[in-house]
Amino acid sequence: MIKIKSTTEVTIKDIARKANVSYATVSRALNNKRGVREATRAKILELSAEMFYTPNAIARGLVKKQTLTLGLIIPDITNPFYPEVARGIEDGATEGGFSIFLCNTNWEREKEVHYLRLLAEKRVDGIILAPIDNEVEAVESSLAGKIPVVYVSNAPHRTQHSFVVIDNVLGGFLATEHLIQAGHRTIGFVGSTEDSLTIAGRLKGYHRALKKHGLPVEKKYTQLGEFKQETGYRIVRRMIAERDYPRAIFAENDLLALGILQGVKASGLSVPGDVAVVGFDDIPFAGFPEVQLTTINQPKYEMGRRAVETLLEQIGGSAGAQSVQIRQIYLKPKLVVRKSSV
Amino acid sequence: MIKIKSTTEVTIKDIARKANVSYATVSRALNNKRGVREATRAKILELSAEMFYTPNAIARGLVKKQTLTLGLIIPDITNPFYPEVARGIEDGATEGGFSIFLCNTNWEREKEVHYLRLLAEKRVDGIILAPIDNEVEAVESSLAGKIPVVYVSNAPHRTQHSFVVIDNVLGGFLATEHLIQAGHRTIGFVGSTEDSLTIAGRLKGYHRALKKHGLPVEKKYTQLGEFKQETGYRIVRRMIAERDYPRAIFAENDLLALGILQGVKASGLSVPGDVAVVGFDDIPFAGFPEVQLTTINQPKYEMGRRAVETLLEQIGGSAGAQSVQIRQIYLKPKLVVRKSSV
DNA sequence: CGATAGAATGTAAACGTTTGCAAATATGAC
DNA sequence: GTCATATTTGCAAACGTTTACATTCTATCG
Repeated sequence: MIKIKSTTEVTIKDIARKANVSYATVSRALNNKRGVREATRAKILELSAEMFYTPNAIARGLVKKQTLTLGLIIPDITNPFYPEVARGIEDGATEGGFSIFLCNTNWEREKEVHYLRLLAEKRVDGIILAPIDNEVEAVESSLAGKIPVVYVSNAPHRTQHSFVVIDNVLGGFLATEHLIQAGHRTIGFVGSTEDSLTIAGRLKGYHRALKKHGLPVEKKYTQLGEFKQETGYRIVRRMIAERDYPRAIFAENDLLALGILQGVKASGLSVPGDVAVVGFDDIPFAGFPEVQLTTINQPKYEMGRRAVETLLEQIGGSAGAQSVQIRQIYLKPKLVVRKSSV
Repeated sequence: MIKIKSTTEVTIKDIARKANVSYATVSRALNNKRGVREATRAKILELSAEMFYTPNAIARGLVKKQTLTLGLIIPDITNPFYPEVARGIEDGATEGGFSIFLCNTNWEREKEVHYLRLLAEKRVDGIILAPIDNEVEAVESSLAGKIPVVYVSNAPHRTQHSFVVIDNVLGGFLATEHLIQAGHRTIGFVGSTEDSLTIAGRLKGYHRALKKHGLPVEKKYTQLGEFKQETGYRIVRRMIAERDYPRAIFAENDLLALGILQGVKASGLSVPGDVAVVGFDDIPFAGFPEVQLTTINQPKYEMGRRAVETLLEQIGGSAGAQSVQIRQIYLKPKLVVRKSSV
């Protein structure tokens, strides 16, 4: 009686049988290990093509304790900031032979924690994390040093892990100084919320520039709201309506800046004639002919790439004996001058 | 002499040892299988928490031949069309307990094929594919019916697989009829290239609307170029310069439409006064106050969700005995009227 | 021709689970 | 207390690889 396997996948053993060798030899041949006769190797390769053999990465992962897989946790791929970062990460990962799991936390803490656990179960070799805020004790404890992590875009204060972020202080400084050099003496700051991960640095840069050029910090010209376009619109309209507004505004991010542009125009004033505006991030639409927003560019793609590179280095390092090198990288922001400021 | 495992992960066996049961029992307890005494289960759960046990999904995948993982292959997450689709897919997958691998082909054929093989090796349970064009013999053969696939956004002609796409003919029809009803008699079409996956349907809808309302199809008003903004700009500027241009234009997609908007304005004419414009896709910036492009909305998020749902159904089905149900879904496009057309 | 080094191949254990089947134990009816 | 039955547990194989070690082959040298 002949035994028929129903819909089983073709394995290394099947090849071995046809080739009249042990399956260890097949494994060696397929992985280009030395110590297998050229004739044997050729035959095995031929057979494996012929039989449509597809290596089983799961089985391999089990014994090698390496999955060649990374996790990417971001708040929301739909937010125009992240696709480029993700792209840089994917490109870098692919070059290094890694695949990536995409996880959207939707800015929810539980999801962040959930995904960390999930990725740990899937035995990813490393994680790139764009955290939703500073509260990471749950996060950091949840991975408990078992698996390498690199923060990207934002990093919690005094973390022990590597990260790749933008130099927010410098960015804020550049934006503000640009407005000063354009001749403005009253410069406002419009931000999202106090616990935003980016506000502190950008505000600090703003203050620093004012101080350097001997301008006063006017409390009334620093206004916060939420992280959305509407906030910018609302704040600037109110200021203008109250007839006490700065002639230039540095916004914490491009979305707020866009709201400001609209608010100024809706109030019957012009940009940059009556109010100059500078944003932060340089998300894609900032450069559109209809928008032309002066802003601080974040090298998003590069940020992603550097993050994977750092992570892969970490992974490679943790395999060897030498201790892992922590890297905390601040990328340089660049001022991009468009029509909204000059 | 005591044997010390160095940095081995804690496994089901370790728990079994501490709990004084066989590891089969631990497995059953952790998976909430019936047939384990409540006291035993409680003890095991407690121990596993205490020891920071993390189930190994790789090992599980090997025996269950199920990874709870899907592959998502798209051209470029950086293209504003895809993030929403991807988000819909991720949300749906997560709800179903699946994770997704993100793969960007960068519009390159070899990468598409490469990723298909890779995903097969990783033993994903299914694949969602936004193909770069119609040439899919390589693709379809490469997976050879081994693993369920659902096309999203675009599907090759006469494929045997399931897909979720937009009804391009209807979309083209709606766009064109809208312009006709706004009173226009000369309506042009600006498209990308002939082998674009979407052009045929949209052009057909355009023709259909013209015919229905008794308008002639003027060859000279149908112009093609490439899939980028500049094309729209260039084409419309030339037409206007030659003093022979339609009073309304339906563009194959929003990027072209945006170029057209700019071209019209750069020529000293106004939108929609001199030339009305309708796009297709409704990518995020189309709705911005500065743009206000009338366009045909594709339900991108829903498209993603329907695609995963279809895929998961397929996966579930292929496990059971009943034959798999192929679904070929055309989503309804919606006209979104903004300032560029009325 | 025999010894020997090196290359090629084979053997078997290991990776961490799940699961069919057998064994043991508990439960209940009489 | 005995038996029958149901529940709980254990045993061992299986999933498809990689790899340390043992064995066999081949070629080279004296």
